[in-house]
Amino acid sequence: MVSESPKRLTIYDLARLADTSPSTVSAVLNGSWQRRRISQKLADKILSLAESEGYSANMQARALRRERSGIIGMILPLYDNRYFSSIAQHFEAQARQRGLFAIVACTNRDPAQEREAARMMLAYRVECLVSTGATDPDTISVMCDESGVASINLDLPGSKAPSVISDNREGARQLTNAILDRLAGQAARDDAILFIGGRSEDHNTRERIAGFSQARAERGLSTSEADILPCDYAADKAQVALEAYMRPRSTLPSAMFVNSTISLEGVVRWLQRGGYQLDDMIVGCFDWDPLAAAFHPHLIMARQSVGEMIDRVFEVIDTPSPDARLLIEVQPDIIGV
Amino acid sequence: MVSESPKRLTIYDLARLADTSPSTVSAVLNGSWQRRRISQKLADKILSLAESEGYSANMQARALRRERSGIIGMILPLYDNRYFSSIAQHFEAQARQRGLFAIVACTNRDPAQEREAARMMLAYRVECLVSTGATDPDTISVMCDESGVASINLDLPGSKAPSVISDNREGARQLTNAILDRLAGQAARDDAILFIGGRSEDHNTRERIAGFSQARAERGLSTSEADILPCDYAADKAQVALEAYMRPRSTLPSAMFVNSTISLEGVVRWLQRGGYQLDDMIVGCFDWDPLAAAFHPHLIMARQSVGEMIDRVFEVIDTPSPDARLLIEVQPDIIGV
DNA sequence: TTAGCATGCACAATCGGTTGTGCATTATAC
DNA sequence: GTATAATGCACAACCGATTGTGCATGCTAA
Repeated sequence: MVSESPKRLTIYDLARLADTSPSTVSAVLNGSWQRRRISQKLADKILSLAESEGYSANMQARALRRERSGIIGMILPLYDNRYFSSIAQHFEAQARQRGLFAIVACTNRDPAQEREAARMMLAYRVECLVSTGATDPDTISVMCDESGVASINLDLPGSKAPSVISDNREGARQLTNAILDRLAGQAARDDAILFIGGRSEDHNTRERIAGFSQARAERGLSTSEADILPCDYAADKAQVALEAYMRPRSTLPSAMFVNSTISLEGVVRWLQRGGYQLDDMIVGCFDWDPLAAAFHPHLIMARQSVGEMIDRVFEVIDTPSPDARLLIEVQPDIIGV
Repeated sequence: MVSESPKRLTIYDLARLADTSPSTVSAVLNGSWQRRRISQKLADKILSLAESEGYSANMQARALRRERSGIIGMILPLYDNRYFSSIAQHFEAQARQRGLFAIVACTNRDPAQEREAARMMLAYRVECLVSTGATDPDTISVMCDESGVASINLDLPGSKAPSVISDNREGARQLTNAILDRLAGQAARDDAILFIGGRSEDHNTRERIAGFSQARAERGLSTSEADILPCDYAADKAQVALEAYMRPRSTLPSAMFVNSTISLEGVVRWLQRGGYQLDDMIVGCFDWDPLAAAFHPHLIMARQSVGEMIDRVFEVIDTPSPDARLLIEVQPDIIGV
């Protein structure tokens, strides 16, 4: 890092150039000059000088004095996925719109990395921290509380800060219904559906399983434990789990509920190896990927409403609720029916 | 934003608690205490106090005084794509490893947003700025130069700062070769290949077209201008361009060179509408997407070596080159052959 | 016994803004 | 022509760290 800065311009430099005081320059540049009764003439002079000299305020100094960093933070399991990257993108856009600077850190679904990232963000004095899909959101909330910083959970709920999540149960119910509708339209061998992917420990997976079972129950179908495979979020895990599931069986399930695009990747790989095609089954996927949709128009997908979720997050930030357990659920859209 | 901070702990508080001076506390906490001959005993006392009280240094104050923010910035066209999101993820991991805090901003391939993001990052006194896939990298470089901040171009080259990019020409040549090899193995109708996607203005697309033509020329094949459709990066654009291309024709091209996964999405959508399958052609795609790979094992893809590119970026940061026009090209991998 | 050095720490200036306060000067009121 | 108010700006303290410098005290050596 070769920062042999040719000394950046400060308000002191501008004050000298404009033959005025630093405090006046500061007031003019941060917009408080009318309140401080600086003359229009002097303000113009300072502004044009700042412009021509390429002045840029030192945000660290400003943050220090104002005790407001202007930074808002987010921790994210990973970028490399359409859902999470879309979250990051919307978050950044909304933050910018509010004059906030967004900082996002990936924490790989690792509680230690989550804490470490939160610690760094708090050290940089973020004004608010959003923990997305955190494995341990409550610890983050406590850390934020101790620093007097607001925190919000996104995607996975916590009990110590407001949470904005998808309505996983209802989404899963609708996705399952869509699968069952299509099954009913075809002469299917049976109406068993294999549920695969996700973590049995996480709230979303549990809710989705509940919605899945509920949709079946509403049609008088029971759900067997053996048909539920929450084998974690990873393509390989899904591939291995499916392999094991299929070993004693000779025919493909009629349908599958795949609990994430990453699990879908494993499922598709397994199918390819066995010479099967995705079209040999009816497949619903909880999560959305545009390339998958293009490749496979019959694939039913629950697309989480990322834009709306981020909007809700900022609403909570703007008008903080006294209720730390506030839970906001956003409906996903069912695509491909 | 409700930052009614219950006053965070400072070195002054710790000094009072430890019955010592702020400068001593500072030295102990930032590791310079041995050099300043602080006794082990006092250091231990301060450290355990800081730990138990949950002290966290104010990075704005540190940055102000040290004139080093500890922040490194990156601008990115968008997150929502496997290539760019992977870049962000590797960048962040490498930055963290060096004790730097990474800040990434999306600029939507818009020069104005690129400048604005760069301005903000410079205001936050980033120590270095990486412009990824910037439409106007040289302006960013100039802005950084004026602030005495190092800048580096990634993915698309610039002329005023070192650049790390894929070897697009060679990658395209290899990808085209792989397509031609497969064409040779089949009784293809002809050996024309449709090149679709990308921007004719951008360096990468031009290089890829050059590599494409070169591979063909090496086999004695000429390339017709009509078979090159740089219709921009967007699924819809590719779909529309393909539609127009096919209108006067009755048969699919034997093969396609698709210049990004986003263009691939448009191509696949057009094929679906026409009742075609991707397997009806031989398809090579410059870029990689794991879901696409899973869905379509015969798809040939050039996967850019993101990890290696980021490594090169940090090498340039660590040992700055006197040559602002330094161009480092990294070989992509050809997948699916 | 005292000069000389090492040890252990505190002081105060500083980074670049922000903001409460105060003081001239001019304008208005009576 | 004087009292009062408005105008226009400068001063200085402060945010929380970092760091050059200096001063006691204790120890060693002559």
